[in-house]
Amino acid sequence: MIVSSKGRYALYIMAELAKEGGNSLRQIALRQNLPYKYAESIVSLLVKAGFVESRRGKKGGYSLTRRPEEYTLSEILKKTETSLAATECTEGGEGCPRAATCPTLPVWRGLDETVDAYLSRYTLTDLIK
Amino acid sequence: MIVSSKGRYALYIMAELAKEGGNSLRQIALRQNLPYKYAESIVSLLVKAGFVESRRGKKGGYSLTRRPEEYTLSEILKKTETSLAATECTEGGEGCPRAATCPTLPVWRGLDETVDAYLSRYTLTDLIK
DNA sequence: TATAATTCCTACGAAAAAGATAGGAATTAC
DNA sequence: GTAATTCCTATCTTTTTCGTAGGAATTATA
Repeated sequence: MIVSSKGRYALYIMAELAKEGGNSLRQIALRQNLPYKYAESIVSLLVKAGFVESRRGKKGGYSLTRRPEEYTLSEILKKTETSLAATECTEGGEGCPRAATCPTLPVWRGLDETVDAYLSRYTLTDLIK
Repeated sequence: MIVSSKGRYALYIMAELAKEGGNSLRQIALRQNLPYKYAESIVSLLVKAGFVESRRGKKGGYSLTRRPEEYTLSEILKKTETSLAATECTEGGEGCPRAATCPTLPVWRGLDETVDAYLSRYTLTDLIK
């Protein structure tokens, strides 16, 4: 699974915010039929990433910090998914002992690039028209 | 994660078989440093898929049923991974209630196609040269 | 000033998937 | 008969996914 529910819900939330209207998370979760508390944890990632800004208190809510066409799906998913890497081999960190000679490693790197290129071709506006 | 250790190990095993030589799984697991019992469960998938044939008993082992250039990585991974689908949305089965109007569904279908096309460009011979 | 609606924060929990391990039966070369 | 192999079924551990729970802090407004 490349994209889990966390990333998919993030896109639903971002798309709702792109539409303007009642932007309290409660309303968004109701409209999109998302578990509210789960949605809260996801939107906090979006705030931390700087994709969204919040206004607290009554009449508070969330809003985008850029225009919808300025968000690619790739960057949203990168900040919300645990990992978009094709394999463990291309996640940063450990550094496989086979790396120097492994014949599959270049394949995985190429796959990562292919997925990223594909997801970079779509923006939020593609989700709201 | 698109490709888990199960699929990666399957490729290592297939690549070893493509090389000719001592083709008992014990030897392959040793050479590739794979957990032997786990490798057994993987090779059984390869046999069931018809990619590999087995000879039992002493001096037994496994061998490919086609030439290496006739296996794409895509088809090997499809038979060994639990799922190559980009999201739950494009795995067969349930049928999401949003499907008819969901703006992201076409994106996931396209992602599946992109990944499949990429993995179909490589064959076993790309792993052994 | 009280109230209601919101965001924010931390911790916990249940279910599924990933990544194996265990034990032994069946087959076959020598 | 023995050793090396494939084959079969069941079990187990760890990690990740997908949430839930409870409440504190903030703010508009009546």
